[in-house]
Parts: sequence; structure tokens; C-alpha cells
Amino acid sequence: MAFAETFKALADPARREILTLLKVGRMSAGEIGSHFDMTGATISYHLKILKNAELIYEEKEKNFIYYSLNTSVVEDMLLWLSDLRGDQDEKN
Amino acid sequence: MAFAETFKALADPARREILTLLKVGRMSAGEIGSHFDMTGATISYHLKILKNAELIYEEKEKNFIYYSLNTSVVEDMLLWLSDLRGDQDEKN
DNA sequence: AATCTAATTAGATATTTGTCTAAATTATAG
DNA sequence: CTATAATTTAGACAAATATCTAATTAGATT
Repeated sequence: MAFAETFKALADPARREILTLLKVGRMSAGEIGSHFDMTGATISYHLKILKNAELIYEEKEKNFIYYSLNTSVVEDMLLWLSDLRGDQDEKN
Repeated sequence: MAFAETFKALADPARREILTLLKVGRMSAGEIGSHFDMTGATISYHLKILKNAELIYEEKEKNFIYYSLNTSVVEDMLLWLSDLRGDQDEKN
């Protein structure tokens, strides 16, 4: 179970920012990197962690790699937190 | 804004376990510790991180310190994730 | 085939994190 | 007011994390 990995992936601000960027739609690694003051290698490192946590997936196309958000794992986080928060709002 | 702190607090499995224990009700530091194979000092360290993240709060009573879950910050996490997940289920 | 481009991998390193033992704190109970 | 109990704080340290530069891989274009 990769649940622990997912929480750890979410713990870094750069990675959360990447996920926010991907809300709009898929983006190449380079495009993602251009939003940060970090080397491509570092971006690549963060993308790998997000990928391992199954928070994003990649599609290779030409010589670009496009990344997209995988909301189904976000769904699992929501359930865990919702359960933690308790029953005061059972509609989730 | 302690939002980043909260995600980091949630990243550790022992800390998530502590939160789960507190779902049932408040518990003293020692009682919490008895559920783990760690020294009291280490439990204290984790409690401090959860407290700084405002995921729990403490009440001193006699010579015990009782910890309880603070669900309002959990609520903030839920909102962030819900927004990330997108609009396919707007009821939250 | 040679070269250029996008991205990743490898290796190094400083910082952060989780853990321990030992000491200090704080309140209760004799 | 001293001894005990619950917890935290301090200091040390190994492991994990985030970052960089340099090298490598995989495709695309000429």
C-alpha cells in the first residue's frame, strides 16, 4: 500500500505546487520546471516522487514527457481525512 | 500560514497513527506512548509536531497532559484536496 | 550518421528528520 | 518540603531528503 508514500509526496511545497499546476491540464517536464527556480534534475526528482505516489502519470510523446494529475489517489486521501474528521458531515 | 506544516505533520506514519488513536477521544501522552514501540521522548517529539501543525491540542490536568484531535485543520486539508481533485463532486 | 533537444540518472553534499539516552521540569502526594 | 511520577527538553547521531553539477539516454531533425 502506497498510502504512506502519498502523504510524504504531499509534504513538499514544490510538489504540491506541481499538482496545482497540473489541475489546469497536462504539462511537459520542461514546462513544469519553468515555473520553479530549480534545475531540471531537481524537478525530475520531484516528478518521480509524485509518480511513485501515483499522484501523477506520464505520457511520452515526441521527445517530450507530459505529466497529468491522477485524481483517484487524491480521492483516497480525502476519504482518510474525512474519516479522521469524523461524522459531523457524513455526505462524503 | 501553517498549511505546509500540517502536510508535513501528516507525512509520518506514527503521527497519523496518533491522530487515529485520538479519534476515539482524548488521551494522555503516556497512554499514547504505550501504543508504540518508541521512547516517551520520541512520542513527545511527534506530539510537538502535531501540536505545531494544530492537528491536536493539549489540556494539562493533574500531572498528566491530555491530547485531543483538532478537526478544524483537517477540514482545511480536505478543502485543499477537494479543490485539487476538481469539480466532479461539488458537494464538499 | 551526426547533432540537437528534452528529460533522466548518477554522484556529491548540506539540511532535515526520527530516534535514542540522559537531564530538566512540573505537578502531586506523602 | 522532599520524593515520585509524567512529560518535555537537550544533545547526539544515523538515515532520509532536497538540491546541485555532470553525464547519460532517447528521440527528432537535418
